[in-house]
Amino acid sequence: MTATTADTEEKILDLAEALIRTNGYNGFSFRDIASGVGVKSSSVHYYFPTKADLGAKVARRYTDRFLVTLGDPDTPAVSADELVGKLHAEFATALGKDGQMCLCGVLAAESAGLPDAVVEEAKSFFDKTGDWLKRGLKKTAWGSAATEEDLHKQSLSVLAQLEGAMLIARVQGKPAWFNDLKPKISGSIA
Amino acid sequence: MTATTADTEEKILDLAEALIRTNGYNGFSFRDIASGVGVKSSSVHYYFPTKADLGAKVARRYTDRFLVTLGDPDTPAVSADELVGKLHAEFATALGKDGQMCLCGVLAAESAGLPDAVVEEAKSFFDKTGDWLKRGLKKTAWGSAATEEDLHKQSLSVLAQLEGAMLIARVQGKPAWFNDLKPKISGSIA
DNA sequence: TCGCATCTATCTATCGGTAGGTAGATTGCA
DNA sequence: TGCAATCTACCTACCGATAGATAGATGCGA
Repeated sequence: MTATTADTEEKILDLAEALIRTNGYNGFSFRDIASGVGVKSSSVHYYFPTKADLGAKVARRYTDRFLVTLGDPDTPAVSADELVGKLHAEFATALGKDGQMCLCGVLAAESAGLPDAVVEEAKSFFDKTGDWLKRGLKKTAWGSAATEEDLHKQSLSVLAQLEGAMLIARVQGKPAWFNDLKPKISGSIA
Repeated sequence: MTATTADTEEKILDLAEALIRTNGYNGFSFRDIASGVGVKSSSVHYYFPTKADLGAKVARRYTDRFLVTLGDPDTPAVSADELVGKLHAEFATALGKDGQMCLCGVLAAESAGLPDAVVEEAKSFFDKTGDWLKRGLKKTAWGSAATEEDLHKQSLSVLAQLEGAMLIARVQGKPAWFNDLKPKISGSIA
């Protein structure tokens, strides 16, 4: 069981993700990563030539993993509440365990000053996650009667509420409040 | 009409606020402020000894101004929609004009890595703004029947939705979507 | 022995912050 | 009223630390 390349690269990604979710993209350095992983900062550059590279790859991996965990939105007999509940649960776990924000929520907050490649990945997270919810909602009793436009707006709106609630819950030191939050679809948005 | 002290100090606060709202607390430097205002960085330290000082004062001024603009929530005959609309409008203006986030939303996103004094001010923003909405809601038909606890949760929940929506609207480059968003109170949260 | 992974060593740029000085306005007192 | 003391609002010059990034040597397993 010797340490392989993949181990180091993954450790770097893991730590970078944790640091961004806690402190933001501008709140960590290559030296933080290096000392945390147990290598020199030049070794971090070996895997990720620039900070933008690292940031973009962290975001892409995060999004991919997030969608895999969410699963297929088209499975039959899923209610709107269940769909939203899945999203909520995924966020709640990270927030409760380590006080970690959604990675792409943090990136969005700093977005104007970030490298383009990183912003693109953050954008993509909201596109894809919004689309996941939209596809799921379409199969529900509520969604079958809604326009494409309404489904889109509803989905982003639910995402918005969850992102904002994480922000507030964390700065207020009240993760329990986020846990109790149950966004509902129908009637919540005009 | 000579330049007075207040001019420089206010210019510093103005620019610091704009930079934080765009790039985050870790996304600006004393030199950015200095060159933007037209003084040397040491002169910025003259007014604000440390970056934490500057950040905390920017946040406090932002909160105070925000609440003044919101006005008295206890004025008679204000509906829940009107109250939420006021909040929404205040955020929409800044987002539409310069793509600026809520200052304290940005700070909340970075909060784990910020100086205590800055985090305290950000926290205070959500306390005070949440309280403003709660006090207003209590006077409405909906609020008069609600428990104190429900009023509190509802208020924070509305704030959360607006904060999250700003994040998403900006990173997606769609301020218009935020403008169209109309959070409603009743039934939105379980 | 090839070459991947990691190191040492270092670079340039910038960070927040400090030391010490100064022109000019203001104040207090003889 | 005159003038010395003090204050305001900056400045130049610099500090140690740290940022992201690079070149080239080394170790070590296949």
